[in-house]
Amino acid sequence: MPQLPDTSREFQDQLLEWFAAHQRDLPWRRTYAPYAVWISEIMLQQTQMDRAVGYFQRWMERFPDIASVAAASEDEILTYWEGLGYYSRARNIHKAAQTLVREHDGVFPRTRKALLALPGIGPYTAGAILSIGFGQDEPAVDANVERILARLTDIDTPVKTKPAQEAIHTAARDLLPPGRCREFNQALMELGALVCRARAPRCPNCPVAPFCEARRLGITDQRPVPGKRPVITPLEIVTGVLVHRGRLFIQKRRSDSVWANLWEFPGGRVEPEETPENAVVREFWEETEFAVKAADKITVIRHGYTTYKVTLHCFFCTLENSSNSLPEPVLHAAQEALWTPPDRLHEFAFPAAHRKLIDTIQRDLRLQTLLGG
DNA sequence: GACGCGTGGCA
DNA sequence: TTGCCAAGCGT
Repeated sequence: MPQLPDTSREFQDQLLEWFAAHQRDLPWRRTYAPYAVWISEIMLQQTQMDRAVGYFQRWMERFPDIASVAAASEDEILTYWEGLGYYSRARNIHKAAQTLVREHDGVFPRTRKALLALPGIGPYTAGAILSIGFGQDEPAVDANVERILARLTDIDTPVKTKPAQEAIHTAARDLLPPGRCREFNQALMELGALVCRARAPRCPNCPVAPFCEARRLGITDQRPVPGKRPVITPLEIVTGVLVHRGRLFIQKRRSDSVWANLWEFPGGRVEPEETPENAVVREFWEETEFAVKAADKITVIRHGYTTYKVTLHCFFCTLENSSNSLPEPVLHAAQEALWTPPDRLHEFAFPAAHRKLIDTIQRDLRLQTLLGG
């Protein structure tokens, strides 16, 4: 292992000088208020920076402080998260805000232990709030920092294994410049995003290249050593937009499933030997006890989530037995349901594929026909 | 420690 | 089109 601590002062100065010159102008780098740091850090988990910026700005306009989050409904919180994915992040922000109001006078605690007790705040986010928000001398090790340190010190075991993690966390703590950790931790992550990238690293532009062991050995592209990749499973799914008396039927997903507490159109898997049309009729009956017929195919949407790649067949549906009223479902797959006018669909948070479907049908003349007839 | 949890960009 | 990713956390 190279002796990083011996040269750490020079390393810190080079990195901090680079950060001062090259850091991006981001909305959460204005005041470093702990609340803004928190929201930005949660949004940035597993999310590309460019995507998070717009969400952050809309969020801050509607929820300027912890109290406004705590007072809002979870449904509204989720609409501000719609499209970002990993929705437990939003649900945990809501829960944590309520805990902060109830137990911490509505402000963030300043200790790692107290932060880790809040839902959605793990080791990385706690370190980020302490260092970036409060200016404390705490490490904040994310995938960028892991990658940089795996290259700098040539870690030859998969980064997620215990020995690699121990080496990384030791190095991260040893490198911290007292009093300058707010800038230093951000500088490491910024370096990972702009220079020491996972693919196509820009070593000639790197301010700390002289310290890099993987660079010296010419094996930068072999570090970090990746872990195993999960198998991606193809899925055939159907969903049905049931239209009756000018309204659309939507249901709220259960809280223990993927897309927990988001709204959706009913649907499910196409079984072997089953047509998509038959599947949507069967799924409607199983989930709502509505007898429907598949009226018209709207579109096919392809999208991925976690370890699945989905082909989603989308249909307009109508009730088999016409009724003058809006019938009540018997729910078997959802916690709640309602009939909404199409112009109020924006008030509910949908998974991305269903939001794409909504965008399609709102530009679809057949919907106007169904609503008019 | 492994897995579940979303989404869109990019080569 | 496909196969990686991108500032993790909870269980």
